[in-house]
Amino acid sequence: MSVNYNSMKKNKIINPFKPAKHKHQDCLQAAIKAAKQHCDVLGLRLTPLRQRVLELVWQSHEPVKAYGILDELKQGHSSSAPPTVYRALDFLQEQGLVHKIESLNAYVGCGDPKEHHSSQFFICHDCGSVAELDDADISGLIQKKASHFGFKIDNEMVEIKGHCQECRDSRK
Amino acid sequence: MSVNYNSMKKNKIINPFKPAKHKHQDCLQAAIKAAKQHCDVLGLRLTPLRQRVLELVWQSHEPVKAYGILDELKQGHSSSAPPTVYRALDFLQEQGLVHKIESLNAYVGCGDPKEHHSSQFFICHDCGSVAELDDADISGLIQKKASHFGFKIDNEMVEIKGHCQECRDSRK
DNA sequence: AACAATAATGTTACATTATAACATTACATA
DNA sequence: TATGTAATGTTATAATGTAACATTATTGTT
Repeated sequence: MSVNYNSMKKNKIINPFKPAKHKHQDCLQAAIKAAKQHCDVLGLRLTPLRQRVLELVWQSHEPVKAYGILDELKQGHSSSAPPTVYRALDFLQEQGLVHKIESLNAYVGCGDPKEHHSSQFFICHDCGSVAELDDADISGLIQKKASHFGFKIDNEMVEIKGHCQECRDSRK
Repeated sequence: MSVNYNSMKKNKIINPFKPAKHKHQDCLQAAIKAAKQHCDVLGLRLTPLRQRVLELVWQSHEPVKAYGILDELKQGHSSSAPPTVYRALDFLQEQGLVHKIESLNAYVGCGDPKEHHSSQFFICHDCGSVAELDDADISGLIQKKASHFGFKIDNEMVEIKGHCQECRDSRK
């Protein structure tokens, strides 16, 4: 019996649900640090503007709207306009530092920019928080199913809505 | 060894990729017929406006934009405005006759309104066509993974972009 | 240091997608 | 036929996103 080594990919928890009370300052700092390092290594410029937008995206684990970012950005940077935000978000998305949640038209930070990975998002209807997986089983199964009808995948979007453990517990 | 009968759900192809040349009139007619029957059974009103919007969504297997529908609707129904279209789409979506592709802000017809089902959409970047599965394996795996961290799913959005068999063949 | 080329940001305008709110008309049924 | 409800009409505006061109900052080269 053979083992398919190609399929021996890891299932990762990119970003788990965090307790309502956690030291979020640490999440933010870790994200900025990772972003700086990522850009450093690749010779990319995490300009003050881009960093500020990234910080605003990371103000919580809830997806943030572009125009929400714009409102906050304006407070310290009066020349901001929609393109200011969308360009920064484009850059951050290209670098895997931010993902767009298509079903919400909103953006979340990603703590693992180093490598391209699959993403599965779980969005809690109660607290609004998002968890992100890079689950090779899910991604692999979808690819397998696609291959059955000759479909070659470029990009997978998986956005799951429901209720996280903590919110379910607190409703009892 | 036990068998989990709960998981014995069927994997369905709700809407496969169709050959570029197929008798699309048949798809359209079947969809309208199914919609009429669906509404009949439930005592819902598939008004001329709603039926017309459904027909416009079914003009092809490519997702259609709301304002595209509006433009076409106006040609035979000059009083149409955005709410005209969005209301009809809301009704059709509630009945499972139409799905929204979130990543495209566009709408596709569904040939299987009878029961609520999971949906996995496969969108070809070349021809623009969409295929829809109701795959219990994918849906089940996602639910299983979610249960590992206590997440209770309300709704799954799976939208896969890539290249369909026919388009891949014709590019060789 | 001066220059040119490129990247990033500023600025204005507008395109696209969607909804709120209230008026009117059509339909179901008592 | 009256009456309540559902559907549609109508106007206005909110929310999301992009095009196009000007200006400024940065990088790499003489």
